[in-house]
Amino acid sequence: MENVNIKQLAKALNLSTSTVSRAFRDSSDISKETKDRILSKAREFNYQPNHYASNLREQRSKTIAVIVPELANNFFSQAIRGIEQVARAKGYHILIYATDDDYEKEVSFIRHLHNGRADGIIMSVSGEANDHNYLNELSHKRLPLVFFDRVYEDIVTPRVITNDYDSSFSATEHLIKQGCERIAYLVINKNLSIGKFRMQGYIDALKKHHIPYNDQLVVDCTNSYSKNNVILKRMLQELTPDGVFTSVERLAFATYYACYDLEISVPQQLKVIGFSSLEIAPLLNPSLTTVTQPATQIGTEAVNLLFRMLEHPGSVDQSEKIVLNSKLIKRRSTQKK
Amino acid sequence: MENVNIKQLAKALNLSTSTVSRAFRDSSDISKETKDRILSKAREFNYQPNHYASNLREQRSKTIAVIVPELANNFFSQAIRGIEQVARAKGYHILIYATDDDYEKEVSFIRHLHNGRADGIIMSVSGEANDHNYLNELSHKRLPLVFFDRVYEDIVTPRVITNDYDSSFSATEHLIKQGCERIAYLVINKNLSIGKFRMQGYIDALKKHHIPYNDQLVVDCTNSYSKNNVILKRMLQELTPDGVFTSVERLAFATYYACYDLEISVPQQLKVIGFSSLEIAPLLNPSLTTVTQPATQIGTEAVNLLFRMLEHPGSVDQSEKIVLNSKLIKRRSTQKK
DNA sequence: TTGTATGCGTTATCAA
DNA sequence: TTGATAACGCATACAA
Repeated sequence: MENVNIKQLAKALNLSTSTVSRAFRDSSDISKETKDRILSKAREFNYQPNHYASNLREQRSKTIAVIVPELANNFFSQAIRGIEQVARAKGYHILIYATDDDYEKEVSFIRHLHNGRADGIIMSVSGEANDHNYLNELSHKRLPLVFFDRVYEDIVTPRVITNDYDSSFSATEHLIKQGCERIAYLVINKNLSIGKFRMQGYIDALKKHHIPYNDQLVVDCTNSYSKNNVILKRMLQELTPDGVFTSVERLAFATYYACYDLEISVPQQLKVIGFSSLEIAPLLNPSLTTVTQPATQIGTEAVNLLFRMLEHPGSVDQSEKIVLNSKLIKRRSTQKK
Repeated sequence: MENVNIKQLAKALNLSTSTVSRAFRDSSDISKETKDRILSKAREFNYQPNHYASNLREQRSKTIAVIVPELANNFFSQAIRGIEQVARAKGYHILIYATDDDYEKEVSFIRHLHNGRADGIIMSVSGEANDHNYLNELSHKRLPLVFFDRVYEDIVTPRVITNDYDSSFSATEHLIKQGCERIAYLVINKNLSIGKFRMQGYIDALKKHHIPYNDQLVVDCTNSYSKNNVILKRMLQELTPDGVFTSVERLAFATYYACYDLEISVPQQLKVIGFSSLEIAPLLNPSLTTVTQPATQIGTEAVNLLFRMLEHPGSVDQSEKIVLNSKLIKRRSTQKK
């Protein structure tokens, strides 16, 4: 029973391949009777139309590529879950690619996707600031692309983001209201759009409350756990901030570890708030005040946007932008003494 | 520059399609000169060989399907990361499917993968105990399948698992040594193999230490956060265990939440240990003692096993079993008073 | 309603 | 070393 194809099925049924083919496509003219006969035989033979042949013929793959910087990350795995749910309901398949924040990989993935493997791409970009022009090749070829969360400002394509500036502003203001005056801002990539917007919210909140901006307190971190530990410990000791605002979940964890090491008590000596999609933030010691993005919803919005582009080309403006709101959830890590 | 195909490229070069095709395949006989000419022109045209045509022709897709019960889960996202890394290095693509622990979806995914979309499947099975015979269709058609972590005992196919029985035994013994005498075991699906093995380790450890087995202390939980909260609170109040061993990460979190609600102090009144891939277990309140599986490595072993099957059919015994060791990491949640 | 014939883009076989 | 041709499995235009 190897490799049943449409020909063998047709022969077994004494029908032509076109009739058999029709049975698997919805509306085509075919009598209910023969259709049932075909489908039942197909089940018996365990026949599945070969996807590659169909795709070649139809020039579309019913497949969406999802490119993210990393997989083992609460935000991205929740977003992917959202994408997967919607895509599956529509009968689409999901290809997953992780760039590890490596620009070269990102370019390579995108280039290779030009071969028809996917009908569209949903991407959260890698951190590196570089020449993004290769992306314009996409719009040339009309391979639809949707950005989510981490985007390139200089590429015009629909995107789903959150109100990063406002959230950052609120988060910083929250720290100030809790009595902080020396607030450090931890960032991984200042140049990336979310880095910039989130930082601007921080700066403006300081200004509003007449706290002088001190660029020493803006700390560049990395993706390496051990390097961050060194950086943060030195920062905490030398700059003695009374509040820390992290632009990325991982840096909140790094701050906790550093505080453990240095025996700095949170929130008494240092208050901590961070962007985070961690579902068990209430279980941390102390429970972590978070700016939480609607990660799953960001995924579903992104994939819905992509489907609109696929189903009604031209109906979606390339500059379309969906902005969702994050939530500031106050917990113990920013509690007043 | 829409849809450049091999024909157009060939015409532009005044060559035949076969020659052009050869330039993209490694070893074929072709002069270095023309090859270079072709490749440079291809770059200029931004030509990528259409994957669907190649796949149709070559009867393989260079694609691996990964089926997991859920995506937003530390264990699975780390395993997928491992799979992705290896697959990418080999030039393979990854299709992702989430079953949400729904057996119907699992069957449907598998059936549809019979159409050539993937060369092989890596799967962690859904929780439901049912007729798994549909899987045998796979071996009929020789679509290679590798199980990881959650497996069906009655299906013969290579698998990568961890030493669940031993880990459970050690975990339970650890609780006993810390002074526990009434140890609850929390499980989501007793019938699934990991449920069974992990439970047997628990039972045997009790026996070794002459603690009577009490089946009331084996608590069936669900995938629903709110239901678990009700179940666990009742259990904690009615059965007053002094130790809890959770077979799944989520249930350790649920136990923490229940203890917060009931103001039961961990580890003083109740010690908690659980299977978990949470990287920030040290940051929990209190830090959580875990049995940690080498999730990423499980992924890489599984995909390597699959590649062996793909590259040297017959070289892998269908009953091949790779067993990796989990680590028991002691933290505050099981500390003696 | 069903069948025939053609082509989707590629690669393998064979001939030149 | 290169070119012509057929075939992979399917879906559609057109004919019956």
